[in-house]
Amino acid sequence: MRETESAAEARPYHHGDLRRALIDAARRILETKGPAALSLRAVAREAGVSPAAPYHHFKDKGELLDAVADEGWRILNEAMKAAGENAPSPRAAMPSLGVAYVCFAREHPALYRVMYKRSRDKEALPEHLHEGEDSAYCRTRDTLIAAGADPSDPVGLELATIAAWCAAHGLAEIGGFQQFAHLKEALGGEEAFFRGVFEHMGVFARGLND
Amino acid sequence: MRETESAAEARPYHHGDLRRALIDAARRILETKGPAALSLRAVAREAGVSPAAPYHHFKDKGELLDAVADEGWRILNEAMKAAGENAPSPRAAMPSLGVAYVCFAREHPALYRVMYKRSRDKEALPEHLHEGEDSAYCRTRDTLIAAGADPSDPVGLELATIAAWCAAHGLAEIGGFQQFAHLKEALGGEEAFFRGVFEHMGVFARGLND
DNA sequence: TGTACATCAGTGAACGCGCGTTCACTGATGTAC
DNA sequence: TGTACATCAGTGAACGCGCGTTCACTGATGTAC
Repeated sequence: MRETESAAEARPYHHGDLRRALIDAARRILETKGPAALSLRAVAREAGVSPAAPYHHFKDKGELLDAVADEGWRILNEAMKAAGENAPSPRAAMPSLGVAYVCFAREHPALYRVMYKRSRDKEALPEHLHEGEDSAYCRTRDTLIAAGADPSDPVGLELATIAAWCAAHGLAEIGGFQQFAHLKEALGGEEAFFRGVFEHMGVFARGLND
Repeated sequence: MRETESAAEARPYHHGDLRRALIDAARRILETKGPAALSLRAVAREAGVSPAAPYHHFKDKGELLDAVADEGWRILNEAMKAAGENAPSPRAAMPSLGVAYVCFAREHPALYRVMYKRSRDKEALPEHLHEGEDSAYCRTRDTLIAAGADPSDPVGLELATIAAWCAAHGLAEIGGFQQFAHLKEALGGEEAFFRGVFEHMGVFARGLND
């Protein structure tokens, strides 16, 4: 077990980069045991360090969780950026962004839960997610414009961006329910299912069939 | 404090309906202190009963949480039913359903979190929510048809129903973020904001502006 | 280049806490005769 | 109608647990002279 973080050689008294190691340990715990197991003590244990050590790098447990969540948001941001750039056309970019979002959440369910829990507890999204040119929010909005949304209607644009975010978050949390397993099979995989849901978002809002 | 559940007169040794009282106590704790405070001991305390008493009515803490969550789903179901029946037209029913859903979640945020947490932990929605004529899921689907969705495309119909559910859940969890406060003000209230988001769901999916 | 010393980043034991659950118990209720 | 007794629904003390955090400490590092 201890070999995981530093291949067998005896760790020196000073760690080198314990802050980094703690965040990694936290993510490892999330992947293997889920959010309920993510205690400060467990993180210290996983990093092979005493329970008091983390306090030299984080004010308290909350600050560690924030660091973990923040890393999650950055990874998600990267994934969405790549999805947008690789999309074959501006119109295809929107669903691709959504699918990238949902796939991230489904691949890292525990991390995703921590990210959202921290945000909800603060009742605010991380600022770097919502502001700045390179933020996921702005990228979503710009993609909407590139796909044909009216850039002269700022409120409508913002509502549509939020709508997209809601759809992605909703699907991220709901998409794993057993009740939908048959649909994934029928459509040939999770990703196709996600894409299908996104493509039908318009149906219920307008009460129209395509 | 103790007066809350039975106005001052000394409670008899046998409670009468402790099961009911425990669920009510749990909901009171959720409303006032949030999900983090919802321990079995706290519920017993709030109901004015010893920590062991709940075990005569629930196998363990999980079973109590399930009962609380179940009550939440039933209330939500009623709210959506009422919203559907009161809608002025079939086309207006869909957004009304969505708004009713989101308003419920925003009025009972802690209860809503417990409901979803239990579902996610089981990776399944409650059956009575998804099956049966009077279930919220079926009502949503039927409302879609009434609003003009093609009833001869069962997969598309199901995808659209799921899309609606995702949108509602997403907005329920995201709608409270501070970042959107200015929009609520601009649109004249939370409900108008919710409606606006729902109405723009189609925009991002199709990459079109209305 | 060598040494005194301040600073930094760890240790490990301990704190108090609230939790879920179990246990032997007891008071109240209801039923059989 | 009265009584013995089984059953039910509570009590309250105790269990072991893991948690977040603090504390006095110590080993390692780096800097001033």
